[in-house]
Amino acid sequence: MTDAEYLSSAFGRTFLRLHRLMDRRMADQGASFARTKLLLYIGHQGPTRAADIADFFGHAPRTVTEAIDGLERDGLVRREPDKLDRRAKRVLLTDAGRAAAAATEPVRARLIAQVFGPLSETEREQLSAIIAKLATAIEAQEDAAALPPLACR
Amino acid sequence: MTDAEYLSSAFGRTFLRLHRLMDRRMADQGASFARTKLLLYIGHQGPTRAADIADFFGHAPRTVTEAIDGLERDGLVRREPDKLDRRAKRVLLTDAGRAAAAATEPVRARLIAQVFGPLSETEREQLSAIIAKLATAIEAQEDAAALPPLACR
DNA sequence: AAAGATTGATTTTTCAATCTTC
DNA sequence: GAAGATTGAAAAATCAATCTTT
Repeated sequence: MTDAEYLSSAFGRTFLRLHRLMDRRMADQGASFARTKLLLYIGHQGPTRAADIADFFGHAPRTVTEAIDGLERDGLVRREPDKLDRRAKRVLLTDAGRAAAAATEPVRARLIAQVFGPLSETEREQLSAIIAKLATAIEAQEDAAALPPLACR
Repeated sequence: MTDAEYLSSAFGRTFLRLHRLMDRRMADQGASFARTKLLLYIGHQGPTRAADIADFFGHAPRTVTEAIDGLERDGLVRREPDKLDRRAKRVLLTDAGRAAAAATEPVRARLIAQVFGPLSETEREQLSAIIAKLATAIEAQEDAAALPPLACR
C-alpha cells in the first residue's frame, strides 16, 4: 500500500502514537513533551518572544500564550518586557525551568534515538527529503487557500 | 541534517501543519478533519463500536466518546444498542451524516492527493517502509514502558 | 495598516476513575 | 477479572476578535 490515502493515514497515526508515547514518558519526569520542547527552545535561544516560538513550532498565537501561561503558573518561565519594543515580551527560564529541562531532556533524547535510531543513514536521508517535499506541497496549498477561488478571479 | 533530533522535529512540524491545513479547508465545508475521518470510517464500516474506532485511529477511549458526542449533538451520527452484547453500542450515520461526509470527502481526497501526489512512486514506497519501521520501534518502546524498570526485575 | 501579545469560545486529545455487562 | 462505554479534570491545539505599540 503506497497510495496517498494510505500514506496520509499511516503518517497521522504514527505521529499521534509517537506523540502520546513521548508525552507519557516525559510527564513521568515532570514536564510533558510539549512543555519540554518549549523549555529546551527557550533555554537554547535565551529570552524569546512569543511570536518567534509560534514561528519555530508552527503554532497559532493562542497556543503559545496558553503554553507560556502554564509554564509560568508552575514557575518554570518568567515574562519580562522587551526593552527595545514595548509591544513585545521576552520569555525566559527560571532556575526551576532549567532544572525541569535538565530532568526531561535525556528522556526525550533517548526516546527519539530509540525511535529514529533504527533507520539506516540512507533511510534518514530519504525521510528528510520526503518531508521537505511534503512541506513544499503543504506550503503551496496554504498559499492557494489564501487566494480567492478560481471562479472569483 | 538527517539526525534523529532533526527528523523528529521536522516530522512533528510537518504533521501539525498538514493537520491544520486539512482542518481549515474542511471546516469550510461543514465538518473538520477529525470529524470527516470519523464519518468516513463509520460510513465504510457500517454500525461501529467505539472500541473499534479507538483501535483503528489509535485514540484513547475518551477521545472517541467525545468525538461521537460532538457528531451526535450535530445530528450526524446516532448511537444504537448492540443486540448481541449489551455492554456495547453501535454508532451509525444519519442522513445528515452521510450528506456531510459526501460534502467533505472530495475536499479531503483532493488535498491529500495534492500533498502526497508530488512524491514519486519510489518515494512513496520509501515513506511507507520508513513509517512501518518507526511504528515497530514505537511499539517496542510502548511495550518496554509496560514493564517495570530494569532495577526492579 | 501591520506586528506582538492576549482573551473568549471551541475542538481534539490525554489520563485516571467509574459503571455495567461479559 | 476483563471488556465496552462513559465521566471528570486537564492539556494542547484551533479560529476569530481585541488591545497596545510600531
